[in-house]
Amino acid sequence: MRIGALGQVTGVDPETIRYYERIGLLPAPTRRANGYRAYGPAHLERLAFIRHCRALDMPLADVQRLLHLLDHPLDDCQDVDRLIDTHLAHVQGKLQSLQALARQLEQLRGRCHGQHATAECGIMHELVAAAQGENCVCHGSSVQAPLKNMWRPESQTG
Amino acid sequence: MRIGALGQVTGVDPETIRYYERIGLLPAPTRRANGYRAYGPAHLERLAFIRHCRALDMPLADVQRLLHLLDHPLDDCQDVDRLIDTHLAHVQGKLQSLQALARQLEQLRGRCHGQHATAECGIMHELVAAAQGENCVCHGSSVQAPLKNMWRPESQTG
DNA sequence: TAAAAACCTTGTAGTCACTATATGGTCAAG
DNA sequence: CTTGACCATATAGTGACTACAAGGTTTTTA
Repeated sequence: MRIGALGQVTGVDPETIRYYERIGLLPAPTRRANGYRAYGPAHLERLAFIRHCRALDMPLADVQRLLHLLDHPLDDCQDVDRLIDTHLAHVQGKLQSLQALARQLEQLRGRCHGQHATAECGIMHELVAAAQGENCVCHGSSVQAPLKNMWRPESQTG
Repeated sequence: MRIGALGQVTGVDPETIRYYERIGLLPAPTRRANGYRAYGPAHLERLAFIRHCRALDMPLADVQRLLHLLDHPLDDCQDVDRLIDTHLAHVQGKLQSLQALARQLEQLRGRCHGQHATAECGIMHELVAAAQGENCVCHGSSVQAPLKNMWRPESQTG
């Protein structure tokens, strides 16, 4: 099958398939007389595997490692477990921070109702407050340094 | 103050500050005789504002728009509201899909306990199942196309 | 006073996983 | 014979940095 068909079957853009080949994730297939790539079932299987891992948001480096383990099925599967554990921890961490972020944005959004000039907008005031080093609805205090007299010519930092 | 001090106060890497200047997010400061950048309070304020928006995971393009609104405080703040709303919706969408992803990975992880060869690993079997077009613990069926006879020489696609 | 460390400058390339564009060859249908 | 869909390559762009190279300056230390 040609690259377009493979792309349709797997749901992977042909450009992306070529990209996978370029970075060594998918083995280069044989070519026809006209130079077109000719894929077989092995390629389809491998690409579907890659696509599934990507759907699970695994980085391509991890996918590469899993493919290697697939090619060497006698190795200990602890490597697989560790990889999935690490990835899961990563995803969970991201989830936590995203939840906190959503809460912050919701609070921020609640600062403004109706229409008025930007100068009176609660959201803007809130965002600017952070630049002043005050406590904001979002973060405790993002700028802790004393903003006293760091404007002197040079080098007397205290 | 010099770029290092500004970076320390705001918690932004000097390389990043120069990057912000390059892309027009932070105005270019005056230079000293030796060519060093000399920042004033206005720069600090602006950079802290940027940093705060970035902490809220806003894209720099959005930050740019907010900065423009800051510079034109008489504009209607509806633009601010819309921007925050859009961003919040984006974050909430990402949150949803990340939650689904975490669930999927947890299920996948549960497929393997103890150590054995990769060939017997439940995780690997699960991942490979997707490549076979079967229903997996993660997705309904990621490959729906009939995998019958698409291996014929060429172009008779049915 | 000299050397070393820390800082600054510019420019360029690398990251990740694509995505888009340019330019041209191949093939089937009308 | 032309239109359109498909394929090929190479290159550059995305976002938001990060790292490096190769040099100049300032501060600290011995």
